[in-house]
Amino acid sequence: MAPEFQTQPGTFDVLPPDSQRYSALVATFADLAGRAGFGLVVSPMIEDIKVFSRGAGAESDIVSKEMYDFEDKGGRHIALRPEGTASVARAFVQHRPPTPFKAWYAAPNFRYDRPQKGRHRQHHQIGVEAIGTADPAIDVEVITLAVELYQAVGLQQFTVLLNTMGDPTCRPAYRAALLTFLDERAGELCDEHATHYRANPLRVFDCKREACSRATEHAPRQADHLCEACAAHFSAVKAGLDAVGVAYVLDTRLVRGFDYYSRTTFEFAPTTIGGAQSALGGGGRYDGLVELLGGPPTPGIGFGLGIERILLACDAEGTFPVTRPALDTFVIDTMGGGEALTLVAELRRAGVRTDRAYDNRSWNAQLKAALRSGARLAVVIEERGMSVRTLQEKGEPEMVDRATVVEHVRKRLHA
RNA sequence: GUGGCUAUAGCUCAGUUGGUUAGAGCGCCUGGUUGUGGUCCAGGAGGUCGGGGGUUCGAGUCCCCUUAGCCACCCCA
Repeated sequence: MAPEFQTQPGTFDVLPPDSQRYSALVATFADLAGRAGFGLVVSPMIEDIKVFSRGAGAESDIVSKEMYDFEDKGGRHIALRPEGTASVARAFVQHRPPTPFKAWYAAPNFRYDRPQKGRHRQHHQIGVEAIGTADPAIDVEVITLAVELYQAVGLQQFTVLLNTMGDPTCRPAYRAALLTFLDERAGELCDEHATHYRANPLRVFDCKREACSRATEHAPRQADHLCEACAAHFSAVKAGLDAVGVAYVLDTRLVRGFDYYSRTTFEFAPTTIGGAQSALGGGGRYDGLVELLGGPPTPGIGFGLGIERILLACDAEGTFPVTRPALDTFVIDTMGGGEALTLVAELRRAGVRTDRAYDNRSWNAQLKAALRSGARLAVVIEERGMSVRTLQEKGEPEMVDRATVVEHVRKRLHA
């Protein structure tokens, strides 16, 4: 009974009509990003695994346990893309386009993780990367773009969380201060972090266990230990967001999962109650990544937004419903279907959205299909001739000539 | 990687302390309808009850294993 072949764990099919929301969401994002000067980048789903491991950091969960990787027939160590930024940064290094390089993408990402609500092994992200400028104005622009996308699909209940992670000038000193603080309180951390916090002390801020939250409540924060340049940058970003009217909440505990982040970091959190895996998207500045991947020192910033997460949030808010693209006409042919074959082609060439029934089915069956299709008009081919009639409400059939039926239909549709 | 719950028709689900030939609604197909409006009526197709093993005279039902799904932890989008 269960089919022999089914989707792999953590993967899924999206069928009509639900798939309409996917295409509509991407189209909306393409429009907004294009309006802001971002161009589409299409990059491979596979890369040398080091493209991802070098930037994200060996300590990150994604690299240490969630990568889909394999050796190809040429002996190359390949990984399926777990996140979008590294691929675009690699493309930047490879092609060296003029800066600022403003790119958007919509692509699948793969992470070998245990599936649950809002988390799949193949999920889809839309995102942007802006590489080649450290101007805080681009930080503002990028964050604003994400907010505009959410608003465009009708989301209201979300918060922009904002933080800064400093840069190589000020982070070492801060890191040392944090370690000193944690050393004194190691016993108060949760079991996992009590022994592992030294590897990446910032991760304790990410821990949601009560013990870690309490122990780090008064821990030193990066935002209070910024060098002059980072402080100025952060101030400019905040002022810019204020100026364009984007509301945000400072969250000094906000730490992002990849090592390559620096300075501005942000996350979009829904305020509707939902599953635990609900972050709508996140991103930040990664001023060292391009250099790590072999390019010149180049600043960059971007975000990734989870398509599935956005749609879940839309469900929670009752917005962005599935819409069926309405058909204009439905052709019913009870004379064998030969006439329908050519008429359908003519109507479609004339720009009329047209469907039909197949298999020479009964009048009733074809009429039912026509009604279900949502088409406005039916074109009926039967022994007594050809007629056009309304489908949405009752109306008298109007006899038409085969030669003029297309023109007739177009007039009716535009009336 | 860890834990909890679940698995019966395409979908949503019933199925009694283990007992005859497996049930409903929806959907689908045909007919009523050489016909005309989503209604209604009648009929039909569709199941090795996720898979394997065990207990039993007898298992959809009880036990074990396995696979998958959902939810949660960890972490992330």
